Amino acid sequence: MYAPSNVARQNISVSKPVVAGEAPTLSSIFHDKPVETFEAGRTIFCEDDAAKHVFQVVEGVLRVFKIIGDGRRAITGFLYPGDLVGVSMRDTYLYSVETIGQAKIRRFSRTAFQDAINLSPELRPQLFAILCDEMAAAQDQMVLLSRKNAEERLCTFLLWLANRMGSAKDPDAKVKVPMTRLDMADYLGLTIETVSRTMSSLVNRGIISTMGRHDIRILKRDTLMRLAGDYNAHDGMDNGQTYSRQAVWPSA
Amino acid sequence: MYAPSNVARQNISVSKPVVAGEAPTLSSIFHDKPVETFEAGRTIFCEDDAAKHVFQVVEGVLRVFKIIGDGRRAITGFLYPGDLVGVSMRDTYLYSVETIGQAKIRRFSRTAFQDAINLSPELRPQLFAILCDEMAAAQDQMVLLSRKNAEERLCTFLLWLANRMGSAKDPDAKVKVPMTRLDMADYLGLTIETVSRTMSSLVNRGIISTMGRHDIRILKRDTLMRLAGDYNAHDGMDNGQTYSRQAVWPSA
DNA sequence: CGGAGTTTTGACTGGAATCAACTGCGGTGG
DNA sequence: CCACCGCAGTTGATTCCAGTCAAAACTCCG
Repeated sequence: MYAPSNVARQNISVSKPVVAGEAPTLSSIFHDKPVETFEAGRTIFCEDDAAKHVFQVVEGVLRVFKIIGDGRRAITGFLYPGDLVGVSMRDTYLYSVETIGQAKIRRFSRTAFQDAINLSPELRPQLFAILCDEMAAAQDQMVLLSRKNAEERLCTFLLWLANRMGSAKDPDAKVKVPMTRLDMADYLGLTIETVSRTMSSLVNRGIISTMGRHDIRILKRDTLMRLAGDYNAHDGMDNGQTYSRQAVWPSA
Repeated sequence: MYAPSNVARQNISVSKPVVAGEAPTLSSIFHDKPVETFEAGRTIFCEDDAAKHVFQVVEGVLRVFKIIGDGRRAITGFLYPGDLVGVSMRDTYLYSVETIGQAKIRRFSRTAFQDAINLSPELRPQLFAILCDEMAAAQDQMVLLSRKNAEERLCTFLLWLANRMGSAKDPDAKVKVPMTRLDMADYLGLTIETVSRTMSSLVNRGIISTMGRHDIRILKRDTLMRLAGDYNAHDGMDNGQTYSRQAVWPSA
C-alpha cells in the first residue's frame, strides 16, 4: 500500500526552498500546501478513519486522544506548531485529533508523503528522528502515568508546557496553558477536580501564580523541578525531560 | 530459530536463505551475527548508556524499563523472540533492558544497522512499520494506564500474553507467563498485591485457572475480553488490541 | 528438610475519585 | 450599563479502590 521506493522523482515539488541549495526539511515540503483554518473544537480526523493524509500544524494547539468503552477519554499528546501528525504505516488512524483553539494546518496526501520520504535521503533520517522522539515522549508519559502521583504529574506537565513555550529562558516567563482543565486531566490520568486542587496547592505555596485560567507564571522553577520527581537513578537531576520534538523541528 | 527470507545483495550476507531471490527482511540481516546467551536477570544495557548496538531477541523474554527518583520502576514493555530493541537516533539508550529468564540475542552495531537500513529500500519500510506498531502499542498502554482500573488492566494484559503466545487459537490454550508478579505490577502501574488479588478474583470466578505461577489457562475468553474494557466507541468490540509486532515479525 | 524468595491473603490506610455546591468570568441582550 | 445565563473552574464532604503494612503459604532450590 505504501511507496515501493523507486518511483520517478519528478512530481515531488518543493516550492519554497528557504535557502537555495540547502537540503529539504520535513517542514519545507509542506510549504506549497494551502493553509487550512479550523475553528476551536473541530475534528481533524477520527480514530479508525482511513488514513489519507499527513498533517503539519501551522498555528494553534491540537489534542490527540483515544476513547474507550463507556466514553472514557485518554489524551495521548498535544500538538504544537511544527508538529507532524498522521504519520503511520497503517491505513487507518490510530487516534483522533481535534483543535483546541482556532488552528491552522497544512495537509499532504499520505502516499505522496511516503514517496517524498522514500526518495529523499535527507528527509528519511529527519522523519526517523521524529518518530524516535515521539517514542521517547510516549515512554516518559508511561512512566508518569504508572508511577507518579497527582502533584508530580502536574509539575511535570507544567515544566513541559514551559519548555514548549519559551525558548526564552527568562526565569519568570508567562506560560500559556491553551487547554482546559479537562484536557489536562485526561492527559495526566486524573480528574478535573484533582487538577484544580493541585494547581491551587501550588499557587498557595507560592510555586506558581495564575493570571486567568490560561496563563501561569512559574515562580520557583527549581522547586517545580524537584516536585516533578523525575531525576533518574544514574545521573541525578535529569532535566533531560526529552519530550521535545524541537531538536528536529526548526518550527514555523 | 526461524526462517529468514533471502537476500541477493552484496555485503548483507544471510547465511540460511530459504527461498532464493526474495527480498531481505530485518530478521534476515541478523542471521550472520553470533547468538549470545544471557542468564536470567542480566542487564543487556542501561538507560543513558552509549547506544552502540541494536539487538534482536532470539529466544527468551526481556523487560524494558525506566527508573525514576527514589527507585520507582516502570516497565514500558516486554520483548519476545523476533523483537528488535535499541533502535533509535539518540546516541544513548532511552531505557534499560534485562533478561527475565535465560535468553539469547544477536547484536548489530548501530552504525552498520543504519547503513543497512539506508541502503535497502526493502528494509526501510519494514523498520518504519515496526516503529509505528511500537507507537501504537505505547498509545494503548497510555490509555490503559490513564483510564483503566486494576481488573481491566490485568485482563488486557492476559489477553495480550495469549496473543503473543499461541497463534494457535485453540480456545483453552495454556498461556505462559514468563514474568514475575512484580514485573506485571510494574508494567501495569499496580502493586504486586493488587495483581495477585485480581488474579485470584479471576480464578475464583472461573474466568481463568492457574497451573503454577507461570502458566494460566483462559477458560472464558469472551468474558476476559469484556472485562478488558477496550472496545472503542466507533466499531464495538475492538479486539484490535494491536500491540502486535507480529504482522511484521514472522517470529519463531 | 530447610531456607530464601515469591506469592497469596488479611487488616487497615490514604490519595484520588465521586458527588455536590458554589464562584467567577465572558458573553448577550434588555 | 447591568442583569442574566451558561460554562469552566474551584472548593468541600464523603467514598472507594488500590496502596501499605504484616503475616502466612507456597515453590523452587540446594
